[in-house]
Amino acid sequence: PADASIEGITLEAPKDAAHGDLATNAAMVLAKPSGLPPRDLAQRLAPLIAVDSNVAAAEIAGPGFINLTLERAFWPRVLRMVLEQAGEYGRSTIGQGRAVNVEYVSANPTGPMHVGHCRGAVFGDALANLLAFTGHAVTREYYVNDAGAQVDVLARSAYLRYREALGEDIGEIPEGLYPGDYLKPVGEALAETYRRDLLEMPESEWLPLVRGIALNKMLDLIQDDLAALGISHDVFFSERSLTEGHDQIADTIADLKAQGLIYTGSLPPPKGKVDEEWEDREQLLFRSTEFGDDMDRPLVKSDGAYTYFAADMAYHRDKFRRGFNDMIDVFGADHSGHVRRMKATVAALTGGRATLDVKLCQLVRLFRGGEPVKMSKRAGTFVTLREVVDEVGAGSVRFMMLYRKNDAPLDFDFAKVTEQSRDNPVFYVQYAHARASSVLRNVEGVFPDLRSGGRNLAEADLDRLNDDSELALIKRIAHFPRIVEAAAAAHEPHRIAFYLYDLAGDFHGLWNRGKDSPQLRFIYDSDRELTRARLALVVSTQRVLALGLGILGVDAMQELH
RNA sequence: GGUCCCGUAGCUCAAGGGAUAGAGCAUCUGCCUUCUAAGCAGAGGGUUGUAGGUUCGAAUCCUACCGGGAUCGCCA
Repeated sequence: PADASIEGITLEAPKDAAHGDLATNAAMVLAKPSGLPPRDLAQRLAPLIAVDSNVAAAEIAGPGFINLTLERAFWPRVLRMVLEQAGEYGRSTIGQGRAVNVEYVSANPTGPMHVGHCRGAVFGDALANLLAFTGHAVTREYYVNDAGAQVDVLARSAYLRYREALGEDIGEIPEGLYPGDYLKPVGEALAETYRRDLLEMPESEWLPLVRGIALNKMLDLIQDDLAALGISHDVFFSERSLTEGHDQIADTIADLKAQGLIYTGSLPPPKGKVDEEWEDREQLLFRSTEFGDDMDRPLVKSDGAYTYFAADMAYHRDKFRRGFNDMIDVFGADHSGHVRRMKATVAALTGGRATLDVKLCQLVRLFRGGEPVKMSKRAGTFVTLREVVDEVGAGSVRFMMLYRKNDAPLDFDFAKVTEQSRDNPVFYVQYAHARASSVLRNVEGVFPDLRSGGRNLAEADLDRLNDDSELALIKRIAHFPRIVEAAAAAHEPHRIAFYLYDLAGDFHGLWNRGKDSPQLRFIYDSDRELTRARLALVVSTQRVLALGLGILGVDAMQELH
């Protein structure tokens, strides 16, 4: 019927290759509106689809699927495209240049990054890469929590190190201050800049000075750690800047008040948990329950200062005012309670014109040869991000952090990620890329003129790639653009990692077939043209591996050692 | 007690509402011993936590339970 909706109709590659190259559910979806049984409708649709010159067969199967088999001649064109588009293959314009703000890491600037920050950092960065690759105008942002009590603690800790640097014996670091050695250089820098001047001042005077310097030093430290992972942000947004000069938090509250979403009241104590300290108190509240939150949220603390949440509201309002209609926050799982209220905030402050997706990264558990690595902040035995990167390399860390859905917990084993076997996906994928490079190196001894690769390979007689394993590999390569778009749309970079593992598997499989059947080897010394066609396949595979690894931020190696 | 996340093969995990739920490891059976080092081919293994519901069709969406984790005004 002319007015039937096409919503829900898909055309996609079936999981099972026996169901053809593409399949559509159109007949099943349209059965009801057309008043025909699905298979009958399929009978009428299939011949219409088969008219397309790329379609070799349109068959009806199962409950009413129409399975399409493409002409064999279609597949070589995929390789030609990969070779001609080079680094552009798989790039998409679905983002249409929309400005997307990805906020990730945002670790408190009170010390070096520890391993717990690692997953969110890598996830956010890869997601940003993925969105950039699909035509979004991405801004990578770090929210610097430089306004809370923890940065005053940082300043006091640094002040102690300053006194130490001036020769004083400070003894044990008192409970409640940061004990780490990383503050010693800050103390020394303070001593160099201020000599003994700070000793003469009351805390109210030295604290802002020390805080500013300590904060900058800590941010330097964090940026170094991130750089070791290949991460750099475009914007470091200061929480403190929200109230310096002009009070944006007050503006935000005023906005919401105008909508009747702010009131003064008291919250019920948590149920099921006895809290002796609880006292009933009137406070300024945001009516987040209007948006599905289970409790309204306080904006002002008992000492009169804004809550962290109030600042975060103003921060998201600021993002929207900077032109971001799409925002993504990457949080650790311990911030899950924050999600509802932030979504409520964005909905209220933007009148529903902006989207906020919050990606929660679950915990990473560290292992060494199957044994859990014990960590304790108090004992100072927690593992820093830098230690992990130094031990196994940035590429391995990144790949492993992405070889899992963000909302599932992840086990990271130091021994496993350096193992050279199929069981280690990082190695398996990188080895495929290195193997492709080795083919190109080796061809030089047989057909020196084929070494150059690239464009002239696109002119090879690609129809000669007609072994099933070769075709399977070409089809996998053909899927790449769709995988990229789906991963971007779902904000799920792990799909790229899994795809690369499958692609590497196909490539290794084809390679191994050359063991039993020498005529299937990439370099076939009695047939130059066949070798040329196969090099086109090898180079295409290598390109797609490199593109995918590029999105994940993992180096593609020419050889492994 | 409330809220959020998770529950899929012995283990670790995949799977845009699609067809017979897939990989790796482990197990079992063959093969390979340098031809392209970091092996190969094949097999077995499942009531997708339980019970309902929505749908032509559910691991996927909804409801209620069970189990594990996170979190619960003034920390960030």
